[in-house]
Amino acid sequence: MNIGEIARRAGVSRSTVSYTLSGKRPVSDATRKRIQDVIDELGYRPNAAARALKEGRTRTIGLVIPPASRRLTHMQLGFVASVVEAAARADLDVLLSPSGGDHDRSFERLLSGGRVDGVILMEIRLEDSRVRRLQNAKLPFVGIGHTARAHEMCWIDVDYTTVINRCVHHLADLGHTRIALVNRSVELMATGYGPGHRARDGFVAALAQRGIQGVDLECGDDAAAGLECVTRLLQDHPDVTAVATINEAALPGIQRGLEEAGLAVPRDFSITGVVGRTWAEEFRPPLTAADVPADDIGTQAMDLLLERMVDPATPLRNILLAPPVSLRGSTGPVRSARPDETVRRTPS
Amino acid sequence: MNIGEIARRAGVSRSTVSYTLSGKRPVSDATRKRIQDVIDELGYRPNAAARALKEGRTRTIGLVIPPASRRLTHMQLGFVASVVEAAARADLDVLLSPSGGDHDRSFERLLSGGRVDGVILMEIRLEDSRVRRLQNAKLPFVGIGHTARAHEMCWIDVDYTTVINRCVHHLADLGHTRIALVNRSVELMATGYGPGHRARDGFVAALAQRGIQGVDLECGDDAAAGLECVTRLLQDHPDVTAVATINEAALPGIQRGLEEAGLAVPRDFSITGVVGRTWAEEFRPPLTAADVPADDIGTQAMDLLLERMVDPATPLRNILLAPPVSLRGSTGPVRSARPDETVRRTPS
DNA sequence: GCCCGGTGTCGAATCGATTCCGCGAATCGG
DNA sequence: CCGATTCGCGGAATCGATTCGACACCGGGC
Repeated sequence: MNIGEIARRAGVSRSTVSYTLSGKRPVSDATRKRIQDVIDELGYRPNAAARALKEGRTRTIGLVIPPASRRLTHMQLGFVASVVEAAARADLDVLLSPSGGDHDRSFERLLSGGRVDGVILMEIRLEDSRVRRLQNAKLPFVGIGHTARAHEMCWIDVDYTTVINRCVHHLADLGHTRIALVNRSVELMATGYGPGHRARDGFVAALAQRGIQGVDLECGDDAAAGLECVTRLLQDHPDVTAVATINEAALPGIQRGLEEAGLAVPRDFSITGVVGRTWAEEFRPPLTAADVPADDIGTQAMDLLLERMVDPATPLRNILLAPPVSLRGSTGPVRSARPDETVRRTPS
Repeated sequence: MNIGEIARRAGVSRSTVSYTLSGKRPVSDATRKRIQDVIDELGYRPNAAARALKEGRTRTIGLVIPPASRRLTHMQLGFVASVVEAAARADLDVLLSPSGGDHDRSFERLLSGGRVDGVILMEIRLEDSRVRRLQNAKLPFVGIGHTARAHEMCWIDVDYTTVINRCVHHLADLGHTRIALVNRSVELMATGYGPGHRARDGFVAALAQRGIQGVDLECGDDAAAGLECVTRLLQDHPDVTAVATINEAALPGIQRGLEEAGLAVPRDFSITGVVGRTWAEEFRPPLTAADVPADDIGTQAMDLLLERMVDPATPLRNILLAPPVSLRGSTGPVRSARPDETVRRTPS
């Protein structure tokens, strides 16, 4: 069933059918109605490929997500969900591409052959060759995250430096003088994962500003790793009384590790960090944290992309969000001595 | 840059370029090399829309996921990830469509206009009009989940009836005689969500088989709801000593609720159910549960779909998985009396 | 009565790739 | 040495929709 079939049944030419659909030329009411009736009756929809071929655009965007092997964090899931929703509102389809490296087949397919009109890129590294590939392909794209050269692309990102800095200051205000940063996984850090490195920068800066000491830890993105990480921390650095983290996935493990060590939050130990908004509330006790508005970010990324798709010459905008630390129940004043501190110190 | 450009630069006709690419006709080594060099130099890729138009297929599949508003469970996330990965292996793109109801714009766009060659449908209800729509559209499709009429479509699903049945038997074997089922949300149940209803059937059947009593609860899909649900349960039914659940997302809340009530797992209370494989291990104590191999399911769904895409006349296969209950640490023998049982009974 | 502008419709070119048909040249057997 | 076969390649039609130029028709103004 194609436009010719509709035209034949309505007794008009194909162009007239096309014009009734697009409204780009006037069509008399009588003809329009006749055509519309046939269309409704047969449930005709113009073929997407033919339209894309002629118009030179596909009404589809690409969403590049972390590879399937790596489990998405809640925050990333929030990005995906809101991007998809925002795209649907703009009547755009979303093509998914799980891509880690650069010479990824899936990523190449996305760029080549004009499959998409624009791309949203997630999990960007400080040096990310995909950015160059997208620039060369002359495809409008927007990053959720950004590379080391901020102005080379259009993006929206969380200001991890500032936010972790604030977390540390908050902890320091409460009297904590030994603070750990639970960062993302070794692998992610090794590939130059932006948020991880920026969080570390903010952490180091805040420590210096307050003249206190800290421990900088890398931790896998799951509960088991969090448990192992915090257990090691308590053993190696028994004087640490608080952690800040950007590793959502490790949080349940961190909590469990503290529990197993007999430490109550926030009485004996404080936790804070940066997590997706809904997550902070689910925590017990509710997490004092910088709440990342994942839904907003996805929606805004889509808005930025739409802007560039309409006019690729739009100046490259950058949006940096530094959500304030929302005070909840997971941080408290430091205790001068932990209940069983002497016991713990013995083995070390 | 199109195939004509390549042909001109290589000094051959467009058809010869096409044949070198597809290999459907012999091309002399000299010509092939000349053409290949030009292609490599310019980085040419055939236009997807033009190819789709001519070939009549798009090399793209649609993946219908729950609407963005509803957060995906870990299991569903596993499905999505593995489907995307499997599709990438088969050199297929994945178009995402968040669709709850039937007259969803996003879903309609997927079906109409030949945008996809096949569809994988998630979160299927017992009566699901999307199935009819797909059948009418003559699109190959596979469900992860199935409707009330098992043979009307091709699907792969977890046998929730059997699995929850086994869970209850396992608990009964341990001496539990008052067991609760923590099901999915009221809304989901109201719309006829398959797994929820089938789990309930298995639960009711097992209770009858063992001559014991149970409580059937609906619970929202998040930790807060789980907490609220288990708190209510302990209050209203203080004699319940174990729960079985299909509600992954509520598990952290359930656990927290038990903790707050001073009940240790598995000493005072047993938990079991059906969850994604990786989840069971992350639990503390590790969850005795029927482990759903989410990755396998996604991959197998993709295999089923590929089968139907190659030959739509393939008989409709159904795959029902009933993973055995893996014994871990969250279930144990019932205690004749809970430590503080008399205390708890007083207020009721 | 003729011309002119506007309205509504149609025919045909176009987008980029695939593929059938057929032509010329090289190859082989008799 | 000639005719038949094979091989390599080019020409042209095709997929389904959009859109430009053109044309017929109609009413109004001169």
